[in-house]
Amino acid sequence: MRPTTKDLAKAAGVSLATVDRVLNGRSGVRKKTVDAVNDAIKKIGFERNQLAATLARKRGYRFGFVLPKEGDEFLEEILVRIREANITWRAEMIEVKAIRIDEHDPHKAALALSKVSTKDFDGVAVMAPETPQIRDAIKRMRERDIMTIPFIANQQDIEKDNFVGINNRAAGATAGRLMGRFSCGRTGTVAVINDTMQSRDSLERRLGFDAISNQFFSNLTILPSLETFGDPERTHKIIETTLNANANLLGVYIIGSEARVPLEAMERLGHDRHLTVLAHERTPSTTSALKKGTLAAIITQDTGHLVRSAVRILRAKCENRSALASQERIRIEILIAENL
Amino acid sequence: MRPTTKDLAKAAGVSLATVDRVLNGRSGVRKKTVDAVNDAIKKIGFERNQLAATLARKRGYRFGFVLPKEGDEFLEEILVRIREANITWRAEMIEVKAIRIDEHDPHKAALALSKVSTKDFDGVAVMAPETPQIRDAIKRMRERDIMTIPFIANQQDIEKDNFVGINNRAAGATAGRLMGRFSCGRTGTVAVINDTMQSRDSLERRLGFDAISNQFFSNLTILPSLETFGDPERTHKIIETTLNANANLLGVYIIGSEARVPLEAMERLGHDRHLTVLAHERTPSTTSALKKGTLAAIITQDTGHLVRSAVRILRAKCENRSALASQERIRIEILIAENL
DNA sequence: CTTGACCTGAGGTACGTACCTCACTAGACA
DNA sequence: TGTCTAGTGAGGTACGTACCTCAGGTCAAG
Repeated sequence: MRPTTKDLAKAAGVSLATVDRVLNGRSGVRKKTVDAVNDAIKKIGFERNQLAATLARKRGYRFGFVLPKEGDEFLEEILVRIREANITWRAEMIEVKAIRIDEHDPHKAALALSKVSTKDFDGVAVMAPETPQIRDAIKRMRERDIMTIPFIANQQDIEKDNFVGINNRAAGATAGRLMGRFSCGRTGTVAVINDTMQSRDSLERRLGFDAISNQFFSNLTILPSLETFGDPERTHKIIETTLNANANLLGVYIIGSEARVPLEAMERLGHDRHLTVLAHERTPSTTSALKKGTLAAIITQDTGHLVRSAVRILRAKCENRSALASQERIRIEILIAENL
Repeated sequence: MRPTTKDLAKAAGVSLATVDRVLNGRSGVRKKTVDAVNDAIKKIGFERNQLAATLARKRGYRFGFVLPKEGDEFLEEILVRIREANITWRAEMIEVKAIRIDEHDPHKAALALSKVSTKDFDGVAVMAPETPQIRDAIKRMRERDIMTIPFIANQQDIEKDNFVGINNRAAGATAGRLMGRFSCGRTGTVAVINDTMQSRDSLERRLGFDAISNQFFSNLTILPSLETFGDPERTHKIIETTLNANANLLGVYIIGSEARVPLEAMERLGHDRHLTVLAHERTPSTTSALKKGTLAAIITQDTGHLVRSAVRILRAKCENRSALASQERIRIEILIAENL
C-alpha cells in the first residue's frame, strides 16, 4: 500500500497537523521540523494522493489561456481544443477558459493581464508577442502566485523548460528541406509570405528556412519576406506582383499561422504555375488546399496536444510536481494529402 | 455546484442506497425505480465525481498491454512508454503492465490470454496477429468482463471504434507519395522489404503504397515484396541480390516496424547508390539513419500517444463513459532530419 | 519570574462516493 | 393467518487529504 499522511507523520515523528503544515507550505514550523518531514517523505517514498487532495480542497483548478482578440482559423482551432479540454477534465475538476487580449495594443493587453486574479485563475498559458509591457505583466502575475507559462509564442526570458510549443527554427528548417526536395534540383526563386516579420516566431522560421536552403539547395534563391499585415487586398497585390516579376518562381512559403488569405490569393492567381506551396498549421483552409493540390505540404503542430500539454504543465506546477517531459514535447508534424 | 448523489436521491425520490444500487448496477431494484433514477440523472445533469469514486473504491484500475515476446527496437519503445504511463497516472491510481505472448504460437498465446483474470486486470490492450485462437481468447476475456481493445495491430471483427493505432493503408499511401515525390520523375524500380507479408498491417501498407504509385507515379516500378522472416543473414542476402539485379533501383521501402536489420544491410551494401529509403517507426536505428542521410524519411506513430490513448480508452470503458475521439486519433507522422 | 511569541499536537469536520448491515414494507403464496 | 422474498430506506464507516480550533509546550526577552 502507498504510504499516507498518517504513515508520514509516524515516520517523521510529528503529528498529522505538522505534516499538513509542511506539505502545504503553511507557516509556523521550525526549519528543523520541515527537514525532518522532508527526509521522511524521501525515506518512505510518500506521495500525496491527488485524488483525495482535490476532493478535500472542494475545488479543482481553473486555468486561463491568454489569446489574441483577433485571429482566423488557427485561433478558432485552439478555441475548439479549449472547449474539449473542459470535457476531458471535468471529472478531475479542472476548468479552462480563454482570455482574449488586444495584442496590437500592449497597454490594453497588459491591463487585461493585470486583472487576472488568484480568485479566478490558478494559472494561465500566455500566447502573446514579446513586448516589455507583456513581460512585465507576466512577472507581476507570478508575484500574485499565478502560475504562468508561455504558449505557442515563446517569451525569451521566462524559464525555457515550461514553454509549450514548437521550436520554430526547426519548423522553418523543415519547410526549407521540403521546399528543396520538392523542387527536384531545378533552378529558380522562392517567395516567402508573412503577416509581419515583427514576431520572434516568424523570424525564427525564416532563419531555419534560409539556413537549410543555403546549405543544401543552392539552386534556390529565396526572396525577401513579403509582409501582408493581415490585409487581404494587400495580400493579393503583393502576390500578383511577385508572380509577375518572377517567371522562374518555383515555390511559395507561407510563414504565418493564418494562411487562409494568402492561400486564396494563390489559388486565384497562381493555379497554373505549378508552384510548390508550403504553409503552417492544419486549418480548414490548409486542409482543403492540400486535398486540392494547391499545397504541397503543411507543417503543423497538434492544437489539441498544445492545449492539453499546457493544462498538464500548469496543473503540475500548481501541485508542485514536474510534468513528464517526453509527453509534453510538441512535435513538428508534416502533413500531405495521404496522412491528413 | 455540481449535483451529488444526495441531490440525485432527492430528485429521484429514492434513498442514497438505491441511487448507489442503480449507479453501480447492483441487483435488487425494480425496473421502474431504475428508470426513475436514470431520468433524474438526465434531469439534474448528474455526473459521478470520479475523484471521490476511485478514492472510495480503495483501488484504481489495472491495465495490461498484450505484446509479442519477441521484438526489437519498436517494441522496446512501447515498453518505455508503458513504464512512463505508470508515472503519469500514479496519482490517479492507474497501474499498467506488459503481458508478453508468443505470437508465433497461437495456442500458447491464447493460453496466456485465458489466464488474464479480473483479479489482476480491469482491461487489456491487445497487440497480436489476427488468428482464430486469438480472436476466441479475446472474446472469452470480454465474457469475463475484462475490457479489451485492439492495439497497433487491428483485429477485424472487434468494434472498430476502439482500435488504438493508425490506418495502415494511409500509412503505406504516405510512403508511396513520399517515394514518388522524392524520385523527381526519374524512371526506375522500387524494392519493398518486410519481415513477412502474413500480417494484415503489412498487407494494408503495401496496398496503400501501390495504390499511390500506380495512380500518380507511373515512372516507378514497384517490385514484389521481399520477406526477411526476421533473419539478418537472409536480409543481407536478399538486399544484395536486389541491388545487383536492379541497376536502375531508385528506392527501398521498408514496410515492417523493426527496421534495424534491413537498415544495417542498406548501409553496408547500398550507401553508394543514392537510394531513397523509407522506413516506419521512430527508433534509435531509424533516427540515426535519418541523421546520417541513409533514410529519406520515417513514417511513424507516436508510441507515447498510443499507450496513453489505450489507457484513456480502457478507463473510459471501465467507467462507462466514451472517450473524446479527437484526442484519441493516432496521427501518421512524417519525420525528416529537421523535425526529429 | 512573567510575558508573549512561536511551535506543535490532538481532535474534529468535510469532500463525494462505495460498500456494508439491518430493519421495514408490500405483495405473493401456502 | 403466517411465511417468504424482493425491493427499499436509514444509517453507518471508510478512502486520504485539507482545513479548522484549541490547548499546551518551549524559549528568549524583559
